[in-house]
Amino acid sequence: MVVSEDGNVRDRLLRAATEIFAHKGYKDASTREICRMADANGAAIHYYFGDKASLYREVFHPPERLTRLPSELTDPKASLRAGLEAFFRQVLRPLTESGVSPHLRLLVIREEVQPSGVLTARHSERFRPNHEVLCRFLARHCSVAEPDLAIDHLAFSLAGMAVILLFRREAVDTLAPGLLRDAEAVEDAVQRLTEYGVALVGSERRRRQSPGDGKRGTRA
Amino acid sequence: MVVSEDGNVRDRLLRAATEIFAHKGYKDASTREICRMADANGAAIHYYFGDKASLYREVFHPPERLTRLPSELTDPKASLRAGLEAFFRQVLRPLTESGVSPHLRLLVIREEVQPSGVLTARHSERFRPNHEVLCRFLARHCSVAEPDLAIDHLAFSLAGMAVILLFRREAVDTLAPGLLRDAEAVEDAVQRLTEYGVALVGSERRRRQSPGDGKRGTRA
DNA sequence: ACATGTTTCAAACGCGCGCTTGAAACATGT
DNA sequence: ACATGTTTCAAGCGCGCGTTTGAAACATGT
Repeated sequence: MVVSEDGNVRDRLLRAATEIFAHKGYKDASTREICRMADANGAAIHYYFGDKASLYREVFHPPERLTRLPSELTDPKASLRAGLEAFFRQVLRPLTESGVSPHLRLLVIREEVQPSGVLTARHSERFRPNHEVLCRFLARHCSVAEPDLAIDHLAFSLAGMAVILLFRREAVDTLAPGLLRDAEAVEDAVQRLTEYGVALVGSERRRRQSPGDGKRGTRA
Repeated sequence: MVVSEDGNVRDRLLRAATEIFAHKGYKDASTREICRMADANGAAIHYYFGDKASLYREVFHPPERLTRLPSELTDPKASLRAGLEAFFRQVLRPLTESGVSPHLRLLVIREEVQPSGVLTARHSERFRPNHEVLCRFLARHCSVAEPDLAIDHLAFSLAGMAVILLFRREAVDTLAPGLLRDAEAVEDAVQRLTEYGVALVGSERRRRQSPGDGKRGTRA
């Protein structure tokens, strides 16, 4: 697959890098492979960006809407179900769409769960609050004032259910071929995940209301 | 950390390789690093095992009890809660214990969700049925005769909740320090995961009993 | 046409990787 | 003491990686 033909070398490099970084991660991606896909000479990365890390940082300039969680999570009027459905649909979107922005979405998620270590603090700040947004959303729907360790864990559980489909695609396709076959199947998965998420939050809510539970696990 | 001092070179290499392969995966582990930890010469791997892949295959000889899911999952008399609790406790065990066998457990789980590609079919067969065991357990407790795509998805969701704690430890410790602080905290996590798992299965069970749901998603 | 600045290119550098080599060090049996 | 087989070692091989280089190709303004 070559993304050449249109655009200048710099843009082609950015597009190819986005796709390859997103699918392989920073370390496993090779500059030679990126140049091959962009139909560019190896020295072009040095000429336009300086080095591999700078290219990565340049790629990692997603428009704000790609780094922020869906508005349903911050809207106090949104229902639990609506928030979770929007969350899972956004996370799984790279599985169905193609083009640059889905790759960028994938890259953002990958950076969040598997930091490359080459981003600047300025960059990192963009997605660090996402965990907090999700936690506050969950706390609100658990009738909890301040997120604690259990809410953190709840957030990781929701994320874990989603990212195993994104980043363990090979294992998923081997053990359950068809689970992510087409857009329709992915939408089914989103619906199931939403249902599961509602059940998880309901469980946590119930766990807190049940008496005789030592209040262990405050944050930090 | 050096594991030398006791045991011959071969054993020290096996121990060091187990630990490093488990924590970094096959590709990211380097034979030089393994030899350094084992206090052995680089040529020792070739002398005792032949090459890196053969060393990995030699390491991947976990006793049967480490590759098989806990007996509660196959026992028809075991409750849903007991099965899930045993499952999560086994998966999270490498987070608290230290020594060779927890590393081996971690390696087995890693191989299952992120196949190295260097195992023989003989080796792979050992853990491939695990997904099926989990699915049959879940199907039983959903009152479903044969696992289908939704049961597959349920299994991945349970696995996802667990493995994000295992293999994204850095992100977890950054965003929620203390969640896996000590054995007590991990046991709390096991209890929460069990509760979440029960809720997930309950949700799937309910989803199936509700009417007017086109029977989409048969396996294969 | 010429000079100037920009972009592209083949070639190679240093590095760490998995792996190999041939000899030195060691152990063992007679 | 000697010969034989086993284990260890420093050195280096080829390879792919990220990166650098200096010049060729191209575009542009006068």
